[in-house]
Amino acid sequence: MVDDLVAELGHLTLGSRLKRLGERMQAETSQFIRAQGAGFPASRFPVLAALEQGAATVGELAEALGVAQPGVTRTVTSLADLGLVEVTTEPGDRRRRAVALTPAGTELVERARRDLWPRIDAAVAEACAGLEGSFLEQVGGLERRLDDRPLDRRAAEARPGAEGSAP
Amino acid sequence: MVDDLVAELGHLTLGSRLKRLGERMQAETSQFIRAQGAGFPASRFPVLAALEQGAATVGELAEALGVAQPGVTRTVTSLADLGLVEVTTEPGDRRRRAVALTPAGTELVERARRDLWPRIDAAVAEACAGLEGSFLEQVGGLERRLDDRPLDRRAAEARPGAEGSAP
DNA sequence: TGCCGATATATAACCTGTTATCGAACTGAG
DNA sequence: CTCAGTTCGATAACAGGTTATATATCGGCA
Repeated sequence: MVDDLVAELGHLTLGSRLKRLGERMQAETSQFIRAQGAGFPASRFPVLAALEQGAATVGELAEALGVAQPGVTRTVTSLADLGLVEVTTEPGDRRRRAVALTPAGTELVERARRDLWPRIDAAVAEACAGLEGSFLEQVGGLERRLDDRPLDRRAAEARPGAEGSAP
Repeated sequence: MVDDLVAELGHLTLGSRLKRLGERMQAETSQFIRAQGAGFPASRFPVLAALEQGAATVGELAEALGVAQPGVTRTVTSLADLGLVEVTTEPGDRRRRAVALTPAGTELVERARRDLWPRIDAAVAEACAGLEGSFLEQVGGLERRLDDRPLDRRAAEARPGAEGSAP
């Protein structure tokens, strides 16, 4: 039996490979933020980040984040259960639901922006830095780097500001 | 509201972005092979390709394909239901289950290798060809190219042999 | 005014990956 | 020989994405 058949199949299985790689990065990031005390996975953050710029409807969030609407509905429901966002029916158009950060949500986003995101950004940037070759080769390179040191370890050890005092 | 917040967040959301991109590529590939008459999604092919080199156990397949064992179990069950593989308990070690292509499975793999895979490989290779810049930029570039012409269209129009008479 | 198509969201079901756990079968130490 | 530990695979439950569909509301037009 071959070592890594999927890699060997090249472009044919790139989709599956990217999906796995993305899942792995999400999991490692969630691992890190859980270790930092947050009680929810990393996938919630994009919605929170979007809302920091002001309230938005479900559809607007889906558009801004580039995901399908049911995904946003699910995330928003979960964040509302945690008390981080508040959902209100818009008075003008009662089909629309406006989503806004609660004070607790705002506080959490501010803290994340200050303490968490820079480290995660730096960790991912570090893992991607200086990858070379074709796209396929860069994907392989990224996989190997994560094998070597996963994102949660990189984030824990990161000195943010070195690279990414990003969003 | 911003256009594409996830892209703007940079490395912070790369995991989610890769996952989405991979899912999209799988879906477009499945779209193409369904149009070509196959009755199952693209995600089954790696297992079939692996089995072309001979029978293997569930664990060996998981190892060779780099996926978790329950995923292989599920795919194998589905392929067995379709009559493409046959699963037998190994006489020596009755924990192990040997998976092998049936004649129908062999025939299908041979046809796919001849008619389908080269076109898919060529389509993906074409979409990835000449991407430039950092990994993040290449991901963005690939997303834009698929927006422009999805894989199923590329595969349908592909002249295999041009680039990829691959595995 | 009343109805009809369009739009916003919710819900359901599916896909394909994951981890955790369990039962069955093997293996080696005593 | 027996029993404890290990390994194999199946199963269950979860994650986060999707599509398809249902429901409610809006807006325009006869």
